[in-house]
Amino acid sequence: MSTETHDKYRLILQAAIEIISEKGLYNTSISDIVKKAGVAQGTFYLYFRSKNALIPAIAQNLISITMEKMKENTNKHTDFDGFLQTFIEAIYTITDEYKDVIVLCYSGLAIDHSMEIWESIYQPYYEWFETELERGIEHGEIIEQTNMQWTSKLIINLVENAAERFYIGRDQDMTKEQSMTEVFHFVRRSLTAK
Amino acid sequence: MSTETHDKYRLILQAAIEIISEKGLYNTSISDIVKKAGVAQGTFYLYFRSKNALIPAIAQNLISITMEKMKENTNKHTDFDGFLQTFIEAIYTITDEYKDVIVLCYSGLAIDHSMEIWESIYQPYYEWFETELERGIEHGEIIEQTNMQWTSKLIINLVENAAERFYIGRDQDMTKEQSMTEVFHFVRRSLTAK
Amino acid sequence: MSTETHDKYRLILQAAIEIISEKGLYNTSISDIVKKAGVAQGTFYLYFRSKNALIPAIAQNLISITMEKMKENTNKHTDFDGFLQTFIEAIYTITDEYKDVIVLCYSGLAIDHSMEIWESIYQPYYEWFETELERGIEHGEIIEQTNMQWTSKLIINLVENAAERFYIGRDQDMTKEQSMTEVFHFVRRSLTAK
Amino acid sequence: MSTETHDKYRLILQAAIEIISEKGLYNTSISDIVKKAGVAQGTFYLYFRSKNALIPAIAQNLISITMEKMKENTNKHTDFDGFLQTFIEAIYTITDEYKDVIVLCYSGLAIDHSMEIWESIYQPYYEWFETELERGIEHGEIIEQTNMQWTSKLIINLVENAAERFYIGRDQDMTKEQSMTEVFHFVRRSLTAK
DNA sequence: AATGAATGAGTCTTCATTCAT
DNA sequence: GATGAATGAAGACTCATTCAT
Repeated sequence: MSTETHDKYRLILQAAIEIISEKGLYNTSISDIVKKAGVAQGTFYLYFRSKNALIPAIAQNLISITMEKMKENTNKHTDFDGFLQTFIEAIYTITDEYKDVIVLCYSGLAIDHSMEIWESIYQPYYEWFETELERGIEHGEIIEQTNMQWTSKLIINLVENAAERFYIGRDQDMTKEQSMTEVFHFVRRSLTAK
Repeated sequence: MSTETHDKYRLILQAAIEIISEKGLYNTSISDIVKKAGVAQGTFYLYFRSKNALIPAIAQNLISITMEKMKENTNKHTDFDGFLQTFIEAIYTITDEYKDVIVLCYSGLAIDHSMEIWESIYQPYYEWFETELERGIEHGEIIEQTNMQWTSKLIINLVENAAERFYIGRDQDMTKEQSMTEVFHFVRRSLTAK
Repeated sequence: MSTETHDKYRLILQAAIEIISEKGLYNTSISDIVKKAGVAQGTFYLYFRSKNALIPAIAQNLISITMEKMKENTNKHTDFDGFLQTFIEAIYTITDEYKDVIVLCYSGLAIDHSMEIWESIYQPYYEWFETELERGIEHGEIIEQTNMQWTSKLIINLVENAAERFYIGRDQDMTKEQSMTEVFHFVRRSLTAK
Repeated sequence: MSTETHDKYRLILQAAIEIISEKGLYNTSISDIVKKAGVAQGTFYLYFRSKNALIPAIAQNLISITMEKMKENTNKHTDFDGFLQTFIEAIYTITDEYKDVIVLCYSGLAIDHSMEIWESIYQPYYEWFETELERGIEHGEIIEQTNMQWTSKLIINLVENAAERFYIGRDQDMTKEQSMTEVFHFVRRSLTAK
């Protein structure tokens, strides 16, 4: 049955995320994963071509979760400042919760020299942010940008970096709030200055 | 004599950088490295505790090269705008040249969950940039910042990200010059806006 | 099917006993064993956790064989003297046949500091001898002993030692028969004297 | 200087005994030994042909110590009973103190299939015991034996076994005193019965 | 005699993947 | 679709030994 089938896929993916997050990609064996998922060794290969094929699936999963949370949190704001603040807050929260998965995606994709996959998975995310930027421009809250998509990417990366530096790089000589405020002002100044 | 000794270390490190850059950390065997370095298998372990111990050494090496090039290129400028432009240009150039090494550092450190090592290696780099920022403030070219070091980190990461997206993420729907110009203005606006 | 499965275990164990007996534990590689057993390298690890895990299995096997032969040979005797003579004869025969396995068990267990495993494997053997001793006492052939089990252990070890000295230590300035006779009388005197 | 020279030999031997006793022969590297001895790697090979060449030296050393202690303790006795009691006591004490060295000798010699070396090292020990036995016979304390040397070996092995079972095999369901008493009576009965 | 850097052969063990049931 | 026993290639690492100084 298709539900049955999909169950095994999710079971394996979920187990993989949990174990790999904890132990890292190369310290995790297929055997670990199937044991946790409660399926047989061979079953893994019915759903994933290889061990490496897990990574894009995990990355995809992460972005899906991120976008879901993002839309949920930011849709109550009408002004750009409020949106930006909530956006930053959400990124910090997600980074905290999923730091291990984020790290595994970085390393997993880097290993294969397949960083460009990362970009393609991010695409809808960038587009969503671009729409929000455009709304800010229409409302006259921020200035016209030369290249909307590029600016979107820049800002998303900027905020993610700050959050990662805070949670993953353990660069915590500021509080979370101070760190977020700095990012907020940095971006805001850039978006509003003539 | 002491040169002899140091030679083996350099020989191995250089071979490691070249091969790992090309094939990735986990597709490279110690055997590959020592063969290229022209030393015996066991000699590797006289200089590195393990295969993973290579990564911090490689990262360190990368930062050293980066800072050297950076100082060399930027010291002819007296105004901040000129400095920033040269700085961005240098980052793009270095990223292009060392993209494989950069990727291997990311993935290598991520594998071990030792991203904080990255931060500690970056420390002198951050400090150098901070000094440049301060000079810009003294000259009245940019506005006072709440947290100098934090801003330094933010900007360095911002520029590196843009360059990495351009060269590693293959996000090349702009030219290199357009990309650099965007970054320049984004940063400049943020640093000069009241 | 279940025979199939058990076959691999037996195949590996048998090959291991033969090769290790001949070449010693540390001159034998897993590769040697699996080649002789006709299974794949990895298959070894499905049945034994490590190379060292072979030793207790081999020791167990040796004791099983020993007890089997022992019971077979001694059960025709009703008087203790006859039993003791046959017992000694059997030990000499087994020691001769399995001297290499005996040596490998000693050294193998000693390496791990796990000599106590040896004792636990011997337990049923000691108990069996104790029963025979008790029968001798009931029949009035030998005198009451303070500690039956302890005496059993002492005698078994005594006889084994003599046999090992004869076959392994190559201390052959007596014939096998003389050696056995000496042991017989030594033990008998001790068991019958008031 | 010859003292100098001999110093290094003793330094290495002593270090070897200590480390190998603790970690076992195959978990100890030459590197461990020379580090503890405070000499250079190459120096080891000036005094020992190979790693395995250590074992006979260690065994020899153990027997020397044993005989020394033995003579020291037993020479105050004139009757055989007193001698035997002291002998047993001494064996138990030495076994306790040197159990690790004993184990390493067993395993070390067994590995090479060179158990006969053990016998040759024991030779003077056997002879010394034989002399004591003869004295007992002259004094009419024990009966004439068919084969003096063989009986000596048997008894030494018997007592050592009991002690080893007590200290190494951890077969301690009797106290040390009970164990020793049993051995004493067992041997005494056998030596005095007609 | 003493050193210790260099060697490189040797081996255990892991693990992704296959395939007969 | 599901299983899991079997495979065997691959590789990190150890360590006894050598030798130029």
